[in-house]
Amino acid sequence: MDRATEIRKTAISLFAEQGYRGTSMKDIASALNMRAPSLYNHLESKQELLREVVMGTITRLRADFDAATSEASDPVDAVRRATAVHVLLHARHPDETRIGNREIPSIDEPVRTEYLRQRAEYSNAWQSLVQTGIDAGAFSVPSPKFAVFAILEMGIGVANWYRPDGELSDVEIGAYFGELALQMLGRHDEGFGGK
Amino acid sequence: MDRATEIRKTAISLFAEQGYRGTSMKDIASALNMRAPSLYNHLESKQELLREVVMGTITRLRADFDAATSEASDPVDAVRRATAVHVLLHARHPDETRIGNREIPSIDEPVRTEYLRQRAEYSNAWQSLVQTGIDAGAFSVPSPKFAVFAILEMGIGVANWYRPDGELSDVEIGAYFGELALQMLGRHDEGFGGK
DNA sequence: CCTACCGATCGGTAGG
DNA sequence: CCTACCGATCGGTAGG
Repeated sequence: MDRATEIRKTAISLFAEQGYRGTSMKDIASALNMRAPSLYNHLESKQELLREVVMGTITRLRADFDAATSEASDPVDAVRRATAVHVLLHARHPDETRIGNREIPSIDEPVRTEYLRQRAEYSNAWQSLVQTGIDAGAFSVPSPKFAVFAILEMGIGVANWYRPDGELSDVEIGAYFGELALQMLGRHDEGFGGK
Repeated sequence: MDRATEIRKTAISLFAEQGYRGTSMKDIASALNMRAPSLYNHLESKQELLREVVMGTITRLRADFDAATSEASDPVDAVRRATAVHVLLHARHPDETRIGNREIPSIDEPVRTEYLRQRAEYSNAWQSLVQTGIDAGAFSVPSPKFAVFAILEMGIGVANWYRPDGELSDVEIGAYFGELALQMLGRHDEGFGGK
């Protein structure tokens, strides 16, 4: 692993643990037995490190969603797969996703606005997916908008409590939460979008 | 409203918007047309403001839980009520709850450890409540521990999207999420804890 | 409630 | 990759 990558890994770990503003360039350098000014041979600014983390994570989340839903055979399957990849990203990259959720005020403009726009697009894609399922008669839910918020937030929360040595693996939690999501959407019996 | 209260309200609003470390004492003072040193006539330190917010919020959350569950007639009713008060606190105090969830790294020791201990106790009380329901035959759930995490996190998330002018009121969302929680726990039909 | 001020720390640059 | 250093900002104190 080259130095630039080591620096980024260390920064992500420290930002997640101490917060972006609670982590100094000296902290990052010390963890690598370097001096702070030497870091600048590998990066432009501290803010660049944050930007790479948050934009990389939202890009990955949206790509995973698109891949998962395009493989699906029907809305029920699509929700199951989308929930699973949403949960998996948060279980496997808890530091990155926590930074993306907690450090919004630390992102400088214009990146912050762009980041929030991408998050809104992700949320909108979920709303559309569920609406498609409702139109197809696959779901029955009093408030689809709030049900989607609930599904997304419960998946985001996985980053706060998932432990690799816990009783369920990340894949099992993804599958389990997929079923919970379908319950919350009032999935009709067979799950083939027909009824 | 006296000055000390105004300062605390302003601080909560700014901490939620800009982060604790992204908010200077000068920012708080400027919002009140004061100079930063004058704030110290009404408080001991910036950290005191953070401590009051996070400890006050977790204390309130635990008290609401205790009140809600002690009024309940059976485990199903208890979960419904506990979910409602959990959601209500997050909908009505989004700034305070967001600070409590995002600013953990900014809380100085020994308060941070005490705060995390109280959060763990709240989570444990929820686990016990659900276990009581399982023992009484009221719920059927493959992984009660993860179902409780999911319920709590979906309620915490309400602070991130609830708007008072939205299509459902806070009380309606509390009731709705209470039903979602019972679905997630596999509530048996009549909900009287018997079967 | 103010002005004047302090020591500490910060992100980042110069120059080698 | 280092030392030396810069201007800016921070939380907080002194003294009135």
